Formats: sequence, C-alpha cells, structure tokens
Amino acid sequence: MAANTGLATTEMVDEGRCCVPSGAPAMSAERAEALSRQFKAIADPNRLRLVSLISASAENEACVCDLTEPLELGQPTVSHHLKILVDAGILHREKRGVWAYFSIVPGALDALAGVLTEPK
Amino acid sequence: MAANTGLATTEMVDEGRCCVPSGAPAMSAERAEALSRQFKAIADPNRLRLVSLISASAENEACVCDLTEPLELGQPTVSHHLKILVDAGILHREKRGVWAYFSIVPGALDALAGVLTEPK
DNA sequence: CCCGCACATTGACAACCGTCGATATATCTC
DNA sequence: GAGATATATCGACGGTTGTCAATGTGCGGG
Repeated sequence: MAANTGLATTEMVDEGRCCVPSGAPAMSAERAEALSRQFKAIADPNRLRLVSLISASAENEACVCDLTEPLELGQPTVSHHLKILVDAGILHREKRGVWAYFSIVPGALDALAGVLTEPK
Repeated sequence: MAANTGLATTEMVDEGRCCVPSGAPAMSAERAEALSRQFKAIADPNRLRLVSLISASAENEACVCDLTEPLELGQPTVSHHLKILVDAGILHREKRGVWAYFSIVPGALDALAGVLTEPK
C-alpha cells in the first residue's frame, strides 16, 4: 500500500487549501426566502419613512391621508406601499369609519432585528 | 380684520378630523435612501444565506468557492452578490494569493438592527 | 514562459418593482 | 338615494434586479 510514500494526492493540502465547507449548515432556503420577503418590505426608502412616520406618530397609528403629504407621493402609491407592509406582517390595518388606520405590529421589527444580531 | 367672526374655515375640525400630521418629523429622505441601500443588500434570499454561511464559518470568513456549492448558484452570480454586500458595507473583502476571503464588517449588521429597534 | 486556477467583469434577457392616472368600492351626510 | 370623502384596485410604463454564458484578469507552479 505504500504506507506513506508521501506526496500522493494529499500533497498540497496543508497550506493553500481553500474550498473546504465550514461544516455548519447554511440558513435554509425556505427560511431565507421568508425572511427576504420581510426585508424587501422595508428595503425601500419610502416604506422606511412610512414606518418611521407611523412609529413616531402620536397614537402610534396613522391613516393614509396623514402619510401622503410628507412623502410627496400620490395616494394610490402610498396605499400600495402600505399594503406591502401589511402583507409582510409589519403593519396592522384597522378600518374605522371611512379611514384606515395603520399601526406597527408589536414585535415585528424586533424579530427582524434579532435575525441580524443573532449570528454575531 | 374681523378678529373672530367665528366659523370661517375652522368649522368642522372638531370630531372626524383626520389628516393632521403628527408633528414629529419623518426620517429624512436622504437617510431613508442610504438605509434602504443596506437593507436592499440583505433583502435577497441568497445574500441572506451568504451572510449566514460566512458568520457561521469557522474563521468567520469564506472564499467564493466555499459559497458557490451550498447556494447552488454559478460562480459569477455568487461573486455578483458578494460585491453587492461589500458595496453596502456589510462584507469585507481581503485577497490572499489567488483567493478572496470575505468576512462580515464588525458592527454593520448591529447598526442595521438598531435602526429597526430604536423607533420602538 | 505558458498553463491552470480563483475570481471579476461584461452583455443579454426575463422577471420584478415603483410610480402614476383612471376607476372602483365603501362609508358617512343630507 | 345623491353626493362627497377616504381608500383600494387596475392597467400601463420605465427602471431595476437576479441569473447565466462568455470572457477578462491576476497569481502561482512547472
């Protein structure tokens, strides 16, 4: 068997070895997909401002007409952004009379923040 | 000047009043734009897995060939994603010999997480 | 000096995203 | 019920994004 004839196929493995997987498994593709949906929801300047406006608001809620003006966007566009944030589970929508009040889902942003801090 | 002739333009303001800005200013458009650039960088399932793989790696660094296989993506695509993360200030790139080692910029993810937790 | 390897860059293409104008829906008032 | 108001939805358009195949670049070994 030529016990250690030496330099057979393991000759240059000691130093320049790259491409050895870490052993620790990656985040699953499904979890990455789910998380990316939430991050995509806030990864837009206008939606970041929407969240900022709502959380800085007096009663921690705001209706569409409160948000249209400071963002300098049309009402359909603001409504579209709010729907994305609601679908992502970040905002809560409550209709009272003619108005729709949006508030931040408790813990939603903290959960996302936890994803970023946990690996470190 | 008709000091207070009364109900001039402020007649129906008492009850169903909506659309009153909160007073607290929104996040500035510039800051929102800058933050969205960083959030966009991680708001992709494959880039989330890249960050996860690197931070779970033994030496907290990995080269491209370590990352191509677990993501089942071509080498140019992985290189493209890594460049986006580097440009966003989330990853650090260090070339040693033929290989390029990527590591997470210390504090980068925590800074992003802070943006999400601070308003609450 | 030439070849192989790891990685970066380019160009192309389909899919998706943000925005708007127009229109639909729902609720309150008279 | 008619009209006004707040919001949602639709259709369209330009811009961006993720992916790949092909090619370029830089370093190390024989």
